[in-house]
Amino acid sequence: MAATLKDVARKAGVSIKTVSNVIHDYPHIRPATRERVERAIEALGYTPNQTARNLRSGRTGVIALAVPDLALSYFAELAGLVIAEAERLGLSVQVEQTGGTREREIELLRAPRLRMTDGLLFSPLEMSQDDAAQLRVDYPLVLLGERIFDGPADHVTMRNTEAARAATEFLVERGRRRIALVGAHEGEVIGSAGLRLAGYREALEAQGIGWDEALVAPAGAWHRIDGLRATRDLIASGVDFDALFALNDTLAFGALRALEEAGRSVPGDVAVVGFDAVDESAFSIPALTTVDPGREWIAQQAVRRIAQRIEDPGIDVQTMFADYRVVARESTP
Amino acid sequence: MAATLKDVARKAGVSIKTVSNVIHDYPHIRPATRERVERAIEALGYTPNQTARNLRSGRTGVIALAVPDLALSYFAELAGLVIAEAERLGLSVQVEQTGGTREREIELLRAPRLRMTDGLLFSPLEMSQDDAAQLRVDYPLVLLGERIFDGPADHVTMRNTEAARAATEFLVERGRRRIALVGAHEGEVIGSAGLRLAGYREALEAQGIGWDEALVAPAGAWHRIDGLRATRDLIASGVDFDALFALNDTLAFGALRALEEAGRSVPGDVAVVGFDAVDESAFSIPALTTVDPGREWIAQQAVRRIAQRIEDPGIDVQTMFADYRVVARESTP
DNA sequence: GTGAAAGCGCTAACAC
DNA sequence: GTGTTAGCGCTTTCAC
Repeated sequence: MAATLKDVARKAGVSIKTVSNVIHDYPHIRPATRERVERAIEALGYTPNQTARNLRSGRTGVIALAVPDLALSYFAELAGLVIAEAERLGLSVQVEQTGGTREREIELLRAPRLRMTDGLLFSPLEMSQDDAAQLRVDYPLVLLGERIFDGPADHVTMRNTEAARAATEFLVERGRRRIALVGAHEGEVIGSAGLRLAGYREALEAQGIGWDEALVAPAGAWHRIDGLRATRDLIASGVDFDALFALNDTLAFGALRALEEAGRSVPGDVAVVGFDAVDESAFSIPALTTVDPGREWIAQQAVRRIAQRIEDPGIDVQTMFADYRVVARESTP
Repeated sequence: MAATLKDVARKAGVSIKTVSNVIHDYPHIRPATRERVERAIEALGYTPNQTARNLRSGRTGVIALAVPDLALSYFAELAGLVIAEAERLGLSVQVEQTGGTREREIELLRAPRLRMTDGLLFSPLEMSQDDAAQLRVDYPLVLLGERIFDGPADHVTMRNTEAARAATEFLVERGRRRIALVGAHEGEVIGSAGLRLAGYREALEAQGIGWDEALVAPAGAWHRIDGLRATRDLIASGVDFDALFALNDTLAFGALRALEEAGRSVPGDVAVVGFDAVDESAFSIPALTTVDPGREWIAQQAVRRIAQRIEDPGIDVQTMFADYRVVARESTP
């Protein structure tokens, strides 16, 4: 089996404390002793047992990241950024998938598999404001996304409503008046869908454009297939529209597809705007105008915040908002 | 701080062994004792310290997965499948990104951050056959991908050359003769690029079609932007081609983009085939004909294999090949 | 400068 | 049925 401190001590003819001192670069060691110990470490191929250190220190150096599904580009890209930032801070990341169901999300918060981590970055998709109390956990927790506000935990999010308003105004400024929306969740008030829908309405009202229920296409999930179906339905309904705001990029890719099928040109007949600025949005045909939600900043702040809270659990709970930006590309005139 | 076994024992007025027995459902406990203990557990909100268990058992229940970058759809989708399968087996997954550089890949194999995991699923992108000796590590290791064969570790991979040959033949059968290839790595013999290029050549030779160096476009990395550039260069070179085989889907998306820019219709002027069958390939415009490499099977086998090896490190080293399948969609006639 | 020993929280062999 | 105790490998206080 693997060599232990004791093995090294025996081989070097010293006590384990001396070996430990060498490993931790304790300054006052006789050079000869140090060398003897180092030779023994080398000879035995000794590496410290991390688990034993964890038990001593009460830390593991691992944080958990819970996202709905890595097959969703937004979360895959977020996870990549989180892992990169965590590595900079000397942390590893255990990734969990909730599948985006409320039950699994709530279950995960108490799952034994988290007991080994120092904290959790949690991005729920289905839990709602009513479930906020579930976030009262006894470990460091940082919330991501826009399902729950004013909860008992740190929160890193973005200004969804303002950003959606900006995206809608971007279309209005380019002369569009009949702006369809794809991806609504009926009855949702907060959550990405609810907040972004509110921004869309605000923009239309501020511009004196009527709000037409027939232009709002619901889509339960936000996969490509959902954007495709919702847009097909919209076209089939016969409603007239000259622009389309998809509540995320993935929906927008499906929508582009449906418009192509129907022979509507983009941006000529229909201007399209997405939301998220996933990598792919720069390479769709046409390249997608979208809202960059500051994903990189979000990942960095979330990791830094949880590191701080691990260090000092007593710090005040905080909500942080990322800056957004409309990225103009070919899908709008 | 968190309650321990000892706290529970004191509260219930029993020894820690009795508490331990209750927790482990040891059958011979007096019902009254059991209930007293359970009440104490409840009252103190006791949960076992997982780190202490790890130290005792020598296991953590965590495996590491190392991929180049989660921003690459193929690896994000693979990671998602690995995590799902691991969960079924009661394992958690710590995800590491190597950035696809040889140095980081080799470094990772000895990184202290792995010392806390029970084993590693490793998908290198740059290490080569010459580095095979680096894979001789003292922990369970399962290799993924096609950079290194006959190494000292288990290996789950696919029949790249055969699959690329099938993809090329698929184009030939549909009447194409001037088949460009995008994504070659010069001088590479094994590795995804080398093996797939070999399949392309085999197919052309078997069909009695000449091999034209001018049709082979290199691309160092395999991002969309690389496919875009390589295809632009190909078009600019003036070489004539009626089909394009991209060595992965991401390159193919870039290629579709370049063809669109150049006014070449797909599949009319140019038929396009990709490789990987990432989710997005079903929703590009046009939908991409591609090779499904059996990613789901690969993820399952890899996780099961490492679980077996953790259980019994003595089992023989094994290489497993996934089945592939050409998925016909709109980018080919 | 170096060593002895306690203890992190748990499991399990062994006693009673 | 239940209790005692010896570790798992490490860090750290306190002697010497």
